[in-house]
Amino acid sequence: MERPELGYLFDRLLRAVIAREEPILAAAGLRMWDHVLLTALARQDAPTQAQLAAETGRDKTRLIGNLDRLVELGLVSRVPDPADRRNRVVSLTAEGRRVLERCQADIRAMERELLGGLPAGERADFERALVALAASLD
Amino acid sequence: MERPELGYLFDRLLRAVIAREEPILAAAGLRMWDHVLLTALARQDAPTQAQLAAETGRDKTRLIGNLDRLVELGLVSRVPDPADRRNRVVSLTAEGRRVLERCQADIRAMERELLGGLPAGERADFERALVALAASLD
DNA sequence: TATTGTTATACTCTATAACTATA
DNA sequence: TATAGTTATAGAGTATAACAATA
Repeated sequence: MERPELGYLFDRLLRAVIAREEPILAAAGLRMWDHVLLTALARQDAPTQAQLAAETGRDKTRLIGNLDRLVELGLVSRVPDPADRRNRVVSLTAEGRRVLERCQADIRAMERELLGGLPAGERADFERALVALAASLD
Repeated sequence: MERPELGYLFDRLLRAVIAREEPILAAAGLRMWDHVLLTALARQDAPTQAQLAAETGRDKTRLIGNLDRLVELGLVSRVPDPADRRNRVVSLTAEGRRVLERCQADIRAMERELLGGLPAGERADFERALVALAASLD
């Protein structure tokens, strides 16, 4: 019994996640890329925009508009590095962290429901395998 | 211990699959959408282009250029339905089926290697969970 | 009139290259 | 000169609406 190709399966699952996640983010005034950036910045400040772009896989030129908006919303600060004023240090504001954490809580709930399609016993195994597989790509 | 979000994990895995699959398809002169269409047509002929578009998630207007090219390559036939000449029946040619099956064999090999990152015992469970989860979305 | 396939248009996202400011 | 950030331009992919043929 042949299963569908991985590309088909991952594509369907990713689309399902995105479809459920976008309304959550929209309720906070965010789009997907905003969420990616906030999540990366929650781990640590970005010493340069180029590094933030590399970390998140965002094009460095498209990053700019996102940051403009996030700064406008008061979720992110972008200040020149005194040591080298070509660089701009990007970091979360307290409000940015609050908004992110609220979104993350809603996303966790959404994910629990999505994975509810799996028998309870298999869910933890599946999640572990998913993380291991993603880690094996590096 | 928190795991990354599902969106992040599925995105990484899908990109990894695409990166490994595109060279395989390119070697056969195909792009990703061509492969999606050939795969759908391998299951059964499409009685109308609109139905093929709906099945594959392709926009019906963008489908046209793909079919033009696949017909040009001799992989697909597109003939008016005598019963209702508004419709065009789309089906695989023998050559189309040959090309598809060669790609599928290479893709299976690529997938085995990709999933090799998982301990052997967990792989079958992971694949089953993946299929079950995708099926639960309908 | 309604539907299939097609074409044309505009909109979004992305990639490339030029520009500025700092070093 | 080299690098970080920015801006401008063009390209690919997509969605929307109008059009032609058939029913």
